Amino acid sequence: MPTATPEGVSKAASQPSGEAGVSAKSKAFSLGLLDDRIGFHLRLAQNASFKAFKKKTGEADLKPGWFAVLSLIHDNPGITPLVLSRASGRDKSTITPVLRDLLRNHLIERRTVPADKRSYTLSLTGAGNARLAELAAHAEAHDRVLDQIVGEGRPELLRLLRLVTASLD
Amino acid sequence: MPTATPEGVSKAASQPSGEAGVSAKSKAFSLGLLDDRIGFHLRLAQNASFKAFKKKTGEADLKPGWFAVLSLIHDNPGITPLVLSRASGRDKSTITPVLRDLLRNHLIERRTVPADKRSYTLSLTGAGNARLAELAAHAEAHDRVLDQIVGEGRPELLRLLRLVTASLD
DNA sequence: GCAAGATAGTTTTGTTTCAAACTATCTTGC
DNA sequence: GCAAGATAGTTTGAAACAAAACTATCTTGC
Repeated sequence: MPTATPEGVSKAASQPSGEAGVSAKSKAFSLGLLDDRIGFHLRLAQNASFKAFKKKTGEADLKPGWFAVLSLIHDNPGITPLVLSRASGRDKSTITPVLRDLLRNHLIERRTVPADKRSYTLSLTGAGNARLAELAAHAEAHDRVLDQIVGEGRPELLRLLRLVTASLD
Repeated sequence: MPTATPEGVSKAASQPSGEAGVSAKSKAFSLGLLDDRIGFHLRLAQNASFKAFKKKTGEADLKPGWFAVLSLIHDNPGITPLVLSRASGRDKSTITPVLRDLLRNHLIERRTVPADKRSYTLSLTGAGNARLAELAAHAEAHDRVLDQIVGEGRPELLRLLRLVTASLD
């Protein structure tokens, strides 16, 4: 029998708790047990952050998924798709369609590697650099908003997030 | 002209930096500009956390997506689908198939509301409580792993994540 | 009370993602 | 060298999700 038996836990639903008191949104519910879970709040925060970023880039007709890839190619010219997938934290199979998109728009270039015919290296074109600058401006504006929200806590937040990522394989 | 011009930024790719020094994984790349972005690390951490949780529940043939919904219904008996979607941070349209699944498995019950024929209230069945207990055990084990990773930083991390979620609408 | 708009839930469509299967190439053991 | 296994990239299948369109009901203004 597991340690956690929801039946045995007091309802905790009497008053909507766990409110940070910042947003003006009144909530007609209690997060209950969930309110104490790092995993759950990680998802909520990531979700909120991504949605805000997507809204900003969407207005400028830019794909948010392009940003990380373009940025990583910029900072690692000659990177290969597999390394790129690991750097961006996504499965390698999801990189293929992104690269196809970027190639079709002439934002990146492929170069074959004589030493390994299975792979190829990537670099940004002039247009790719320009597009990255555009996206980077949005990303920076977005991160400034986040900075303002977390304030002094920024270094600690970054430290903890990096720690979680690095520790979970 | 945007403030951020990638061309004007020093490569920063000389040495793979931004390593938390915990994982044994050697990385052959630099995160570059991305390494300083809260949004990016939020995504990496959430992704790593969810993947670990999914692996645990997957072994026991449990759907990770069910957990938040069952938990919220448990702590808010009589909650409606729309409120449930807001509480779990997902679009209302994504709740429908989850509830259909849970209903088919007799884990939850619907009850019509005389005051509003469009809506209905939700509550857990006995089997639902049992299944929740099972999932909660996995979630707790997962959060204990996260606790061990973040250590003393746990309250601050939770505070900052809640702050981000609450502030971004 | 009735038309106009708002709201709850569902359906549909499109995007994003992971994971497994597959092909082609590379590496290793012997 | 050559077979056996590893690895890089792609394709395919399935799951999860958001957003818009839709239906049914409710609320509001007058």
